[in-house]
Amino acid sequence: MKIGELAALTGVSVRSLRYYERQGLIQPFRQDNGYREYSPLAVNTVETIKLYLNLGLSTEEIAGFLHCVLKNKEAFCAEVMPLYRSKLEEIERQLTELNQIKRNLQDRMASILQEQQNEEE
Amino acid sequence: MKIGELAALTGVSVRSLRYYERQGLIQPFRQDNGYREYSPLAVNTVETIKLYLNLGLSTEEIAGFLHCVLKNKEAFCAEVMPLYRSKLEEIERQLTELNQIKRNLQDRMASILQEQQNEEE
DNA sequence: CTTGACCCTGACACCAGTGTCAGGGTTTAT
DNA sequence: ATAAACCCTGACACTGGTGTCAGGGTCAAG
Repeated sequence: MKIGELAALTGVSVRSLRYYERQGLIQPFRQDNGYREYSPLAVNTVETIKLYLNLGLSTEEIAGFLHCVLKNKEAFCAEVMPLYRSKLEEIERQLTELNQIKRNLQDRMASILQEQQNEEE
Repeated sequence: MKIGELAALTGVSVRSLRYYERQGLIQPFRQDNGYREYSPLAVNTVETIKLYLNLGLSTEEIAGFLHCVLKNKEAFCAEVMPLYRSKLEEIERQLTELNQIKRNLQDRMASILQEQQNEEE
């Protein structure tokens, strides 16, 4: 199938499909006229890419193990667990940071409301 | 004082001080030779900017109320509360998203470990 | 044969604050 | 007077996936 069809089937823009190719995530054949020709399996590949992108992995990280998980179960791919672990740590860090900011914001808002009430009295 | 001194006193790079100026956050005088001349109060201004940047506000947002909070208590500046509210909502959204990713990651990791244990048996 | 719908590549824009370099002036201390 | 340490402006890079435009081929239906 051509790139437009794949885009329609997966909900991924043509632009992004070409980007994934440049990042080494998917390698369509080329027709004589230069058009990309995708196998029907490409739908699955793209869905898999979407899944990992939604997990917060970068295309570069995904490129490191995609060929493996497309052929085997995830548990079989040694590259995956360390990546998940470090990504989880990163998320934890971000959560900690966001929670600090949140608490800080809430404290400041509470102070302001407090002062405004004092003002009204 | 000159820009290098202010940078040393506040821990903010010279580059960033010039950026803050361009964003309208601070307006030093200029000496005849073109050098920026900062009042001693600029230290306080920069510390205040740092505080709001750490709350996740952008320089553009800070520019909207900085002149007010430098003269008055925060509670007096009407611009602040709405900004805090929307920033808090944004943080909540990010927290929700990160927590979803975190849960998703943990589930996948658990599945992998499970399968690997089954394998060993 | 023409029109419209596709396809191709390459390139700029975005977010936002910071680093860094180029190219050039000023000041200060030796 | 010379060198070191500052200062100035302007500009590019970075992050990373996506939108979008320019400029140009291809193909299918009328």
